[in-house]
Amino acid sequence: MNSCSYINLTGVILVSVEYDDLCSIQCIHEEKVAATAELMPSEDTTQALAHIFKILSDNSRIKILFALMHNELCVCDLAAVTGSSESSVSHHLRLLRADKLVKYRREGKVVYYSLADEHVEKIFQQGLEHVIE
Amino acid sequence: MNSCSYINLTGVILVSVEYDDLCSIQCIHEEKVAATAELMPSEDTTQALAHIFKILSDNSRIKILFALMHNELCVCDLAAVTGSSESSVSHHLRLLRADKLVKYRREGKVVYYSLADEHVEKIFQQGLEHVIE
DNA sequence: TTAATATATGAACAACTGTTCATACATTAA
DNA sequence: TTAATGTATGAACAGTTGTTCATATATTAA
Repeated sequence: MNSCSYINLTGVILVSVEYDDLCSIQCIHEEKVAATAELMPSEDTTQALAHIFKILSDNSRIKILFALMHNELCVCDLAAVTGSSESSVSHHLRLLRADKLVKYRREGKVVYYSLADEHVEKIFQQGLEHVIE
Repeated sequence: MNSCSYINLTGVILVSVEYDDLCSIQCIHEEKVAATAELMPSEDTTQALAHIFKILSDNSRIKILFALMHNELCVCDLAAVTGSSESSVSHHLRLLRADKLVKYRREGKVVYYSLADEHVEKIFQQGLEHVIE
């Protein structure tokens, strides 16, 4: 029994598999795999990236963010523009707030939302470039 | 009974709600909502964007794409680098292929995958800038 | 042909997600 | 205070998704 593991720059073990036959069964290109493993970002980084894309992966949230590119809008306005219920919009805004994609200010009973920064617009731009092909 | 709808540039009805009281109950800022609705992208566009971000919203697929930034790798290599099963990697690659995020070439029994273009790297760059804050 | 191996794929299942509904909270006006 | 209204949130439910396992396909070697 031999074991074969690849460790990246952060010390996180990316792969740890035991082979019966000197690490050489199967089609693995050992040198390329080892070199690639060294260049991989940490697990935390890939998870953070996956998380932010998950937040952006819903049609209702995409619409909310597009709407906020031009105007500061309240929950009621966002529901009207996006064609969702106010409850649904509010739930989505909670996620967007948690990831600091939007900011808000309260004025009496009304809460106005706006984009936190220009990151969303840049990410959308890149996403659209791929979609358009 | 009055009805109040907003139509955007593509002709898609974004909102179509009936009010009992001349469109003026609730907190909606009519002018801002109408102006915003005009500037909204089409439903097809928002759905396409949501779809591409959904593809990028999984940690295993993020790892696969990062691995392919440096080297052309086969399914077996990708399984080793990402710490997933070959079956799981193959399922993910199918999705990535369907959206033209990766391309591949067969050499005998081995199929080598690589990034289709530089879009993924640019999107990741923007995503990371938000994550880093 | 048969055997071996790399990859692909369908089914099944657990885990997750978005919406709705009901309800709670917050603010203002009466 | 009470009523009205804008927003937030918990529970529930249907729909979706990622993984595993079994199996199929494709290519090469014998």
